[in-house]
Amino acid sequence: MMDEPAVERLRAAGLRPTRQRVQLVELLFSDGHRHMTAESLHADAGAAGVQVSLATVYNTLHQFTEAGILREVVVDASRSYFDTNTGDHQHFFVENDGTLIDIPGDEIAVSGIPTPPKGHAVDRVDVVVRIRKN
Amino acid sequence: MMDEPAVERLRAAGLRPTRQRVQLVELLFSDGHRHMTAESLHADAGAAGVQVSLATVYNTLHQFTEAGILREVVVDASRSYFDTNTGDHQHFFVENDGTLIDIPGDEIAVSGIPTPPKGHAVDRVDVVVRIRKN
DNA sequence: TCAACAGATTAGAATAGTTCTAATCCCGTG
DNA sequence: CACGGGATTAGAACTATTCTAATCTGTTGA
Repeated sequence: MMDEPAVERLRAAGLRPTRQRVQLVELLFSDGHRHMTAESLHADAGAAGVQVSLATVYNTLHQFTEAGILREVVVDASRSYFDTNTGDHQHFFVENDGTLIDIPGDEIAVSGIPTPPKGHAVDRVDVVVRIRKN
Repeated sequence: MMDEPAVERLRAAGLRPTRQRVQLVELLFSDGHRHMTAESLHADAGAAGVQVSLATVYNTLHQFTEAGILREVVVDASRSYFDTNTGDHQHFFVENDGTLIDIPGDEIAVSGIPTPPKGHAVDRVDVVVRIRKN
């Protein structure tokens, strides 16, 4: 009756706890927050002995994002990043090596956002501080 | 001796004023600021009777960005946007239709950006206010 | 328990946006 | 005005992502 946490989390998100999803949740949420791309997660999964296809990694990333247990971070036009931290925060993006670093939401603040055009509502405010190694 | 403005602008940017580049500059900078993708610019050029290949549009967008007369805006993981406004400003991004709207730089402000990790310098701070039609 | 079905997974094909290649073209110098 | 090197081009190639259609697996209900 008492499911393990990964299964719980999937059930709570309305997702059927399949082997692949359970293992990906364990990989993603067992040790602090992570940033990843589909490719990097697929590689990490393989390295951790989790057998899952790239297609499923893509499906899962989108389902998790949809379900609110992951957040997509748009910083690079050439690929999608995901973040296990779905709370209020922003990012440094190291342009040299494509790395993300969290900025806590209580440190950074955006003021003076104009009222959106009539009939539009603000969905989210993203701040990306682009930095580079020198 | 007195070149037309488009040619001037290209010379100033250190770019050889070829037919395609001159015509693209005229299209881009003759009537207020514009937001575009490579595909949309290629289509607009065609509609304006400017004969230019898609490859050249891509080359030109990158060269102009490099030269500082265009700015790239990263809002969508699936394609690149460019903006003729290179001054200090931010954007609304209408998620429904992939449209950009400028937010003047003197209206919006970001405070509390932490010091970047040692050996890194801030390149730019981008704010994207994601909105959706309701 | 287990049959059966809906949903999930998969390999590989397909697609979209972008970059590359190598041939041709054309701007600016002499 | 010839020439050389950068610019342009069509189309191939590439990369990240999505789609397809076949197979598999959780879950439900008898």
